[in-house]
Amino acid sequence: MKTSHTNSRSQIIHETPKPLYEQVKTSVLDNIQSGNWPNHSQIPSEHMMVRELKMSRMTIHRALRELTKDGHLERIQGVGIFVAKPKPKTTNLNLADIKDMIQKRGDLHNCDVKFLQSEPLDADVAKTLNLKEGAPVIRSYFMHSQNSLPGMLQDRHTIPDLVPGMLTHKHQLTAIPSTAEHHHFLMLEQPRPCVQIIRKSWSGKRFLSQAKYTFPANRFCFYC
Amino acid sequence: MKTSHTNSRSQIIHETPKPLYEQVKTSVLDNIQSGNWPNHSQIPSEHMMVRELKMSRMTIHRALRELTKDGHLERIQGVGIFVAKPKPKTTNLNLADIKDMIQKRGDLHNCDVKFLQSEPLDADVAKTLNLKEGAPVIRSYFMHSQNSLPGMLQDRHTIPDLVPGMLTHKHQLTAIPSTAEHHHFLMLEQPRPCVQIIRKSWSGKRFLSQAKYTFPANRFCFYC
DNA sequence: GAGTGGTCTAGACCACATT
DNA sequence: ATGTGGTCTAGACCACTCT
Repeated sequence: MKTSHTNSRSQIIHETPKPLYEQVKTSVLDNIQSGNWPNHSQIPSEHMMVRELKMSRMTIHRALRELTKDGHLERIQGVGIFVAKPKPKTTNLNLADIKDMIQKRGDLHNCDVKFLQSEPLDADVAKTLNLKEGAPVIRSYFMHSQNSLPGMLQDRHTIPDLVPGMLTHKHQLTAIPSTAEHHHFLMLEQPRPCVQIIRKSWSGKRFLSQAKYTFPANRFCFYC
Repeated sequence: MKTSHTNSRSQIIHETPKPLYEQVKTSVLDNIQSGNWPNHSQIPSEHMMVRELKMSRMTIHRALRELTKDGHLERIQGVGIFVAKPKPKTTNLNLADIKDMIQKRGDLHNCDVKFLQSEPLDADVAKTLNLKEGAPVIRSYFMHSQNSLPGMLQDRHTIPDLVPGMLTHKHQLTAIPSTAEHHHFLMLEQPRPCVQIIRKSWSGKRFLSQAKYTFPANRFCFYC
């Protein structure tokens, strides 16, 4: 590989400040936004785009990979690339260390185990995790307190399995109305809106656990 | 490039399911966590790692680029790569790119100006900002939509002043019950818990603006 | 077997910063 | 001038899915 790889596109790069992979990304987003590529539809394969756009596969691949990480596309090895779920909501925040928030609440931290038991997986969680309903899971229910005031409820479902390396997590943040359960465990005297963070953990493609963290808004506030 | 690129590492790949760039990532993270590479210190350059680890630069580059996006490293072109700043304080979320969230909602974004006027600063905002009540401020009220469905309400108070450089922001995230105003502007048919982000902006010690962003939880979800 | 995405290589040119 | 990161190429092999 001694010959130069420079070609006419090098000049295009210079004329347009945006890198090629960024141009590919916006092009793909345009196709999605305009409805040209409908939701859940399959989009041209990487090799196809390589031929069509006359770019290197690494360039195409990077563009599509980043769009996937941002939730716009879904890639299935051996099958193809699809426009991601109907974007019901979405806007990605970079909550890099939610882990710290959850663990490191060290100062005045107190933790009560409300219950900890093996139980069959309920239909709701089973569906969201694409697992069999009724499979045995470990359900743990913790109440975290600060100054003896309940501040966070943790409801976790864990698949009882050996844990290999390289965990990955997905977080989802929303607001919910408080439920009777919250009123009881968090000692709420009246309904309160709560911030809820759902954290799903995976080891490779194997689901490991889901945890719901619930914070009553009147007792908690997140500073960024 | 007719010769095969297969080398001994191909077998390593087979033996260890983890891709090379993932191995590099964990290796780098190990060095950071162990204190081997202290905060703000410069780490070996990409070319150095290429030589040391005998991998392609693209592989090294991908690992470091992803670590940068995740906030573990900081890269400066022409200078080098550095261990990123120490972790934020407990209970602080790192909403690094709330700005992006607010601006970048480019996909299907639409913005209606509900009103935009100068008005005297009300007591509530004045107190939280330590400003004089009744001072003239510009009040703007925007409704941001996706697919013609209202998804975010923005209520901003801006001090009418020249804007020098070096903006700083503070964000605060909580959950609130919806108000009659929300029902009207966001076209909510029933009370919904909402995620609310309050963003305060300063120029040095001079307050510039406060904006409240309100998202009905049933239409919005934050993925992290 | 054909097609797909996942990864990797060994180069290359560029913009940028420091010396 | 040297070294750095940012991008890009033109191939390659692999694991996977589908027919």
